[in-house]
This record gives sequence, C-alpha cells and structure tokens, in this order.
Amino acid sequence: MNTLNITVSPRLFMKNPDETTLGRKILSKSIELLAHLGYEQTTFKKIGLAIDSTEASVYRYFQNKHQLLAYLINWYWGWLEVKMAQEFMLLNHPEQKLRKAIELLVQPMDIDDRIPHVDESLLQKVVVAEYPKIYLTKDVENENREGYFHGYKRICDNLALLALQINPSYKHPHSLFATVVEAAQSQQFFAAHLPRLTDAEVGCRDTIDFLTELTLKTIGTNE
Amino acid sequence: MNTLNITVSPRLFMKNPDETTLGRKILSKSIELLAHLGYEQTTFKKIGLAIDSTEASVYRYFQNKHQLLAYLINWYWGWLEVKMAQEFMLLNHPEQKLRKAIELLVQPMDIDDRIPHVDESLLQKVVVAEYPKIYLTKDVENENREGYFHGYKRICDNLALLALQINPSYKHPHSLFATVVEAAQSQQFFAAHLPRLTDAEVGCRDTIDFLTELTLKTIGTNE
DNA sequence: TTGTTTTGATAGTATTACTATTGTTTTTAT
DNA sequence: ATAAAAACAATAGTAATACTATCAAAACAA
Repeated sequence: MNTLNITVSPRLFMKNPDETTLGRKILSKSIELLAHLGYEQTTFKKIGLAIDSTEASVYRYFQNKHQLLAYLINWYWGWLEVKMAQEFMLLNHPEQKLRKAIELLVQPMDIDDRIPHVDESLLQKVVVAEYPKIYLTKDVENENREGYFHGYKRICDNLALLALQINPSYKHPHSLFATVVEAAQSQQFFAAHLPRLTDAEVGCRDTIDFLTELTLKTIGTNE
Repeated sequence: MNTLNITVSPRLFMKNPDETTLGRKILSKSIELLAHLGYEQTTFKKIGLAIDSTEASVYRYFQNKHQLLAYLINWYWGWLEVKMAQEFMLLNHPEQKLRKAIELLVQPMDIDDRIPHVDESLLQKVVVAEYPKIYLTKDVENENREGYFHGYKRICDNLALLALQINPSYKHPHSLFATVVEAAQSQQFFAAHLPRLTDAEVGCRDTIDFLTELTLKTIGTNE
C-alpha cells in the first residue's frame, strides 16, 4: 500500500488539517479557492461555505489566511523535496541531479494519487501566483522563527550542496538557488501574464533550458 | 537650474500628484508610511492623517492603495532609468554599462536633491519590500494594459538590448533580466531578513558581484 | 466679481478578519 | 455501555478597512 506523508511544522497550524476529514476538506477546497480567486479574494467565510461548514471551523485549523497560505506553500516545498529525493536516487552525477531539480521546479508533472486531497498541479499554480506573499510582510522575522520558510530554505540548501559538488569554490550558492527557485516561479507567471518579461512560452521547456544554462554556466567547473 | 521630471503614466493616478503641493505631500508621506508600516498596515486614513488632511483627499489622487503603490514603483523604475542613462553616457562598452546597471539596481546610492519630495533611498526600501505585490494579483492582465508594469519592462528591455550587443545569439535576454532585476530586490530583502537564502551581507558588494558574475557568465560571448 | 476647482469635514456602507458563546454531535477511554 | 472530552455547527458581535457620497469653505482663475 502506497501512502506518502508530507510533514509540515506544527507551528503552521492550530490543529493538524491532515488528520481529520474536515481538515483535508479545508486543504483541498482552499487550494481550489486560492487558485481561482487568488489570495486577496479568498476568505475563511468562503472556505467555510465551500466545505459545507462555517468560518469558525476553518479558524480552528488555521490562525488566519496567512498561516493557511504558509502551510500550503510549505507543504508544496516538502512534496517537491520528496520528488527530488526520489529522482536523485536514479542519478549519479550532481549535474544530472541539478538538471532534474530544475525540471521539477518548473514542471512537477504528475499529480500524485497517493495524496487524494491535494491537487498538486493546482497547488503549484497557487505557489506560482502567491509565494512571495508569505515573506513580504513586516512580520518576516517572527515568522522565520516559526518555520514559515523552512521548506523553501531546505530546497535551496540542498541545491546549493549539489552546486558545491560540481564546483567547491563557487562563492554564492545560496544566492544562486534562491534566485533560481524564485525565477522558476516568476518566469511561469510572466509567461502566462506578462510575456514581455520572458522569452518563454507556456508549456514549453524554454524556462527549463534558460535556468539550466544559467545555473551551469554560473557555477562553472573546478577543472 | 537643475530640475528633473520623472514621468509616470496618467493611468496610474486620478489626479497628478506631482502637480500640487498636496499631491507631493501625499507622495512623500506615503513613502514614509509604506517604508515604516509596510503595505498591509498602510491605509489612506493614516496617510490622510499624516498629511494633515483626510482620507478623501488621498482618494482624489489615487483610486486605491494598489494604484498608489504602482505609481510609486513605476516612479522608481523611471528614476532608475534616468540614472542609468546618465551613467551610460560616460561608458563605451556594453559590458561596462551592464556592470554599472547592476550596481545601480542594487545600490542606487545618492539621494537626488532635484526632487525634494521623494526620498529615493526610502523609496527603494519600499520597492524591495513590496514590488511583487503590484503584479501578483488576479487583475494583472488589466493592469498590464493600464501600464502598471511599464517601468519594469522598460528596464528589462534596455538591459536585454545591451546583452545582445555582447552576444547577439543569446537566447533568453528578457528572462535573464527579469530574473536579475527581481534578484537584485529579493537578495537585498534576504540579506536583511532571511540570511539563509543568500551569501550576501547587508551593505557589502556581495550581491553586485553575484549578479554581475551570473549575468556575464550566462550571456557568454560571441567570439 | 463670478464661477470653477480643490480641499476639509463628516457620514455612511459593505466587507473583512477576527472572537466568543452555546448546544449538539462524534470520538475516545474505561 | 457510559461518561468525559473533543470537535463541530450555528449564530452573534466587534473593530477595522476600503471605499462612496455629500456639502460647505477656501483658493484660484477668468
């Protein structure tokens, strides 16, 4: 039996939504609402309605909308990390792993049936459209301590380590992958909505090629 | 007599704030409030209070907070473009120009006395902390038509042209500079608030070095 | 001077982001 | 099987926000 558990820091919820039927319903419906209405237009009242329950019920799971978004985005990074780990097992060279990682960042591909209450491709749309909103706030530093950005930082760290395997003397591995991970999101957004800010077209491998080339050329080699 | 006029699209205001005393007061005070309170905590009521006037007066200049932010950010890109043009006149090689451009993106340096009602270095803080909020909205496509992102796109276009002078066969110039311009902002934010996402320290040239190297290596040469 | 525009002062509305309460249902422990 | 605990639905209420509207006074322009 195939099950898969993505762990999210307990500081990102009041009551673990993963453990109850209602909680899972909140997750799947709020992904839908966020994807269709956007963060600003999504309210706990609307989520309550969508799950045939009430605003108050949603508040039992999440302190507020911001925490809910942070939960979902961290869940997404956690899930991506698992996917990367799976793919990395089949690969040997760090360069191959980096290439695969960038591919996954841009196109996580398949929907994972092992977690029926999360539509990963819809969640990716939410991440693309909303991710900076979890750190662009006056409360960043507190939220950092609460682990709001843990998932993001782990992905960047992992990739930075791969880069150092290719070129141990590269000086800016964290900056590089924070930049690459961000660009993977924003280039998708631009391709869909602001095409003058990209050379990529939706659905093509353009962004993958762009980021792969940028990453490998920037790291260089140690030889 | 030294005056300098930054032009912002008339679709980014209801009444040109640049042309009246009250308007300029709105600009300078809202930059202060945005810098200190952040976008979410800033309200037209507070701005009204800060300029010794009322909420209603601010609404006469800007439709809403989002338009005000878009105005300020566009003003900032317009100002940066002017700075770049000034510096470029002293330089010959496109590579030198690119280096200078990246420097200006990260550290615009001096406050310009020619525009007394705008504190450019404070405005830069606002841009660093809030810039994605003007496009990460369900209304992007409309706002794109209204010119909300014009300033940003012009900067990216200009830099893309420089890159093509260095290497005419480089395939992703727009993607590259959208990425570099974004990274210039987010790396500053990370250095200040989320240091695990960068190798840069506040106030150093780290980010400039990182982005310059990334840009030049990525473009490569045509030789 | 007269007319027009700009402001200040105030009021009001719909929505949002919560907090609180209470009774009912469901789960769990024994 | 029963009592205790937890979870939930339903409802009410509050403070703040994001506006819209009105009207009179002030400034300014013809």
